[in-house]
Amino acid sequence: MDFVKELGYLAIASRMKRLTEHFMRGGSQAYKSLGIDFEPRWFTVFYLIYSQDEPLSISEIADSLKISHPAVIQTAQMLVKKGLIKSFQDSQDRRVRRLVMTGKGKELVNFLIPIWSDFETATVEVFEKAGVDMLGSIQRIETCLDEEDIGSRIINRIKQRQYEAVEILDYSPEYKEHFRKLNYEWLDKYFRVEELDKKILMNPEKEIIQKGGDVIFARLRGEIVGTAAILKRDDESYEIAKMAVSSEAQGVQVGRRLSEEAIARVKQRGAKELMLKTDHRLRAAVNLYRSLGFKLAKKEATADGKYERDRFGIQMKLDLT
Amino acid sequence: MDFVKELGYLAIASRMKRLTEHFMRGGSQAYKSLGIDFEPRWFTVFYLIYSQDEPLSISEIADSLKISHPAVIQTAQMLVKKGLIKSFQDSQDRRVRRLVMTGKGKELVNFLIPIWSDFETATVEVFEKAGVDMLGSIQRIETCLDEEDIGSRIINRIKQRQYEAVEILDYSPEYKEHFRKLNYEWLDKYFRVEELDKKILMNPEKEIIQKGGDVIFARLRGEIVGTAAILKRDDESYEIAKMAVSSEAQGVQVGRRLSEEAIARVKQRGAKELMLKTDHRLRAAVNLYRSLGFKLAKKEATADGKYERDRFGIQMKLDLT
DNA sequence: TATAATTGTGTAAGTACTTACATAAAAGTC
DNA sequence: GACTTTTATGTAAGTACTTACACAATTATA
Repeated sequence: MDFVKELGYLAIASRMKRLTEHFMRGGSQAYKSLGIDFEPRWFTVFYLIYSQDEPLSISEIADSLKISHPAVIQTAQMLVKKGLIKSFQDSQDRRVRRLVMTGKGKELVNFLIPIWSDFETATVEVFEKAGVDMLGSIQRIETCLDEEDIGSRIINRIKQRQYEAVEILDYSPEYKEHFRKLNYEWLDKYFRVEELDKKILMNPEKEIIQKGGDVIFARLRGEIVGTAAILKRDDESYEIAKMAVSSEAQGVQVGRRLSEEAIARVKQRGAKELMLKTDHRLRAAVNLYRSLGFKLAKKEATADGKYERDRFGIQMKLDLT
Repeated sequence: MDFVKELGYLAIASRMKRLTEHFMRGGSQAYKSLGIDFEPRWFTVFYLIYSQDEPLSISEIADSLKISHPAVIQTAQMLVKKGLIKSFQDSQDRRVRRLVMTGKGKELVNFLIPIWSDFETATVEVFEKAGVDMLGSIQRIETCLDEEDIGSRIINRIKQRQYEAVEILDYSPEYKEHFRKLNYEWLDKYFRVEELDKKILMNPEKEIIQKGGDVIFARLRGEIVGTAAILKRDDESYEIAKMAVSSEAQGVQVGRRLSEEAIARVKQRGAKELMLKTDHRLRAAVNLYRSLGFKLAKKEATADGKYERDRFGIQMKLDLT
């Protein structure tokens, strides 16, 4: 029974790791059977030092092999201990230490060259028998991953899925209490509920919708978890305000979904610009707005009065023209 | 500059390792971006425990994942520390400890299942874009390696090359001194040169060839490094004797090449059996003869007299019929 | 039914990496 | 020319494995 095999692509990395371990172990066995005190893991560092005409520094080796410099230092230490390489201080730059082959090292390379060729032939034989163009495959995979690494590919997929799980609802009196509660929760956490807040949050119909604005809600798996208001400033200018996402639904794209919906709605109404007020300390929010195209704007008074928290806040603006 | 890339198949294992590291790191990043305290390396153990109905023991997990049992113990320790699994002593067998999910663990699995699906989809996407059937490729490579692992493939190639580097030479008076010297060296090392040895080694023409036997030599890169005598016992029976390989050329298939040549020559002369005398302590030699088909034989007197060292020696026989 | 062999787990030590931090030298900048 | 920044190396600690060994419980065997 082989569970890693059963898991297919879910555990493909583990399976690839197992395979590379098999190759490393095989190399190690081969050296041992010949009575040679050498390990496959030293090969890249050792052979790079050998193949270069000029003595290489630690960091040059690390860069060429795309490994960390402590890894090079540690391998080099081992190779020095085995008498295969030695190091000397660079004459120009007293920080750098250059690595070169010793006589014993060169002798070993000459002895190993035909053996390395056997390593290569045996490896190629396996891939050929399996009908796998491993070199080409890895090359193409690396090219793909150069475009976008697997980490951000996964993260983007997760975000996409989260985004799609959010439903946008139009204003309806039955959600009125959610509008108030979500905003109170948020204000209590970061600022305080001011009189102007109370007035608006208690009467969204009168204070927002009847003034040409809008209120929207976000539903996630049946629960209302976020809300946002669109305030009309004039025919060409709107403001996003009273955006609140419940603490349990932070970081699952609810804010993004609400903001994009707000942008879409004001665009449809022929707005030329959309602005909002926030705070430097709300990093996640500012990053979200920036990623949507909002730019930091010079502070100006808003259409609907003044809040105490605005004194230290910032304003951002999205140009819709 | 990427030296590992430049090396092609010589460093394919390093390159595959780098790729799997990229995948592991990507997974780790994804968990971190979601604020989940979980590592891709725990996945196989964790998911195996989850997916099995019956609680699994340490060694069952190790077997299923084809990793060492301490690896399982260490991962399990971590998972216990994180509160995701717990262990209890088996009621039947007091040696075994069984691992099961905790409530927290099950909760995490439910949360992670859609995320793992994103992992899988992102991975498959990369392979598809690269046009690589990675699962099939690895499967076929593993099948190949099940037949013969990469270690023995490499070792066999090396031996084959060494074997082919050995040249067999017919007897010629100019090599007579090599016959003596190689055998003296060998006898001095393991036994002592007896009177009968001296007689034969000084006069191979008279003592071996004129009696219907043969003497052959092995040349490696221009140097005579080995020799063997074929003694005629009767028309159907021959003996390999006075086989010696210089200490510098041990383990490079010279003995095998000489033995195979001897077998071929006596076969051609219509021999029904070929025997030889050796010693249990000469492990490498005994293994070589065994691999060529020689079987341990009941001790009997030989055609050409007695040596002191025979008292504790063994005899082996190859049936040529 | 003793005794030997096998099995399951645990521990220690080693390896080959990593990240994080420290420090000295060099290079850039005002 | 005095600073800040960058670069090169080194060190420490952590991780995820491995092999080797120890030991107790179980199973096989004489």
